[in-house]
Amino acid sequence: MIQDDGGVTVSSEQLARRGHTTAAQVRKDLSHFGSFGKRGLGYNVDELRDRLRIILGLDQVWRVILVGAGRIGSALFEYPDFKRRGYDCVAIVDSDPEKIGEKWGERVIQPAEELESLIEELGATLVILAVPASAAQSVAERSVNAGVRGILNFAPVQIQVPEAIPVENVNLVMELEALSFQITRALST
Amino acid sequence: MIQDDGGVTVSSEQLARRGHTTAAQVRKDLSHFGSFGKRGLGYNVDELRDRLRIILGLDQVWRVILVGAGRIGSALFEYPDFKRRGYDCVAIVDSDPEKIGEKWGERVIQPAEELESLIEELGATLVILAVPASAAQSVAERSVNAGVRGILNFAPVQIQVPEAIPVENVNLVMELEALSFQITRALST
DNA sequence: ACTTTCTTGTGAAGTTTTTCACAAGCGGCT
DNA sequence: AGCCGCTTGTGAAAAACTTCACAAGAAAGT
Repeated sequence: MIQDDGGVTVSSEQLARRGHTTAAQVRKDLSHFGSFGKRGLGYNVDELRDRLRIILGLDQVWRVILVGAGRIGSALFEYPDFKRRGYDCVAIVDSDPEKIGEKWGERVIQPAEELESLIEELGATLVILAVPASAAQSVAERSVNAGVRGILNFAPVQIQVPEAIPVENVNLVMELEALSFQITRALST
Repeated sequence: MIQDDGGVTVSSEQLARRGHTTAAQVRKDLSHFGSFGKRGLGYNVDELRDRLRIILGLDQVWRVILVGAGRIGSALFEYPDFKRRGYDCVAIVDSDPEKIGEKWGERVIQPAEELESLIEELGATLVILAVPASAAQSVAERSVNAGVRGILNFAPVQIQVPEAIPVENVNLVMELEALSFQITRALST
């Protein structure tokens, strides 16, 4: 676990326990991106971290636009890990005239009509949709047309975008429903 | 799509398009819980909804305790769909003495030490962890010991609980990393 | 140098999930 | 009634994923 060169290592077994999976699984996954473990020793933690950063595309800053300055938007914006992990919120937009002009930290909330021009001018790659379900599809389409590459969707609706644009959905109610389903199933078996 | 008895139906094909999956998949999934479609016609929407409610265990109210009255907790608490979909937040607890006693709607924030007794007294089945990563494991263990059946975890850490207790993780940064991974991979292929 | 103890990387085997494909059933039309 | 256009439910085939198992390499002790 401690190499004589001072490097700390970790085995697939240890990673598996932490990640709630199996050692074989960890090795298969990692080997898919090259072989950087040492037999009899494990993986050098520093090297592993660096490699994963590159594999995950975290060796760059992602410019993000937050659409929707409600409670969810605010919770995200204040989330300390957000900036630290390489995500830079380059703009906030909202459709509520009351909110436009309001300052969140360094950022001023901008009108929703500016979405496309902001994406283009600021070179934003990701959009966070923290808007009501009714607005989500249209904002998604506008964002994709303006050149966004991925969408994090908090609206409780399935949005339709081209195959090539990845969408991650975060939906509180669906997560709760997944729990209630699992609990209910466990009871009836 | 419209039956002569007034019932509206939907085909596996239509469901698939909306749900971003395939018709065969929809039929397999549904047939797993019995066969309630009509050949040549599809699924009766009302019946489908009722069946799904039962399958998902939504034909009851789930009593939920919110642990952590920070920004995420507040965003969840105010989420309109929360109560409407059958989740009743029966208590809010926090460890910050400043917050204890504060009122959110009808609920008064209670001290974290009360967690176990609240779970037992109120018969809570689910716990939402909206606490810092450092506190998550301990709160999870206490909740499970007090009889909670499932956990929705917003803390950016993998919590360890008995196999029988389902855990759903919601982690903003991981969702963003999933996006950045997909975008990065798409570029290198 | 040899042995022991670890641990990786990976084919092969095993398992699960997804897709295919089609008989069988339903409703409407003639 | 008979035919036609649809759509389900489901075995069987295919694909994807996971686990097994082990040769080969690495360090540490003797």
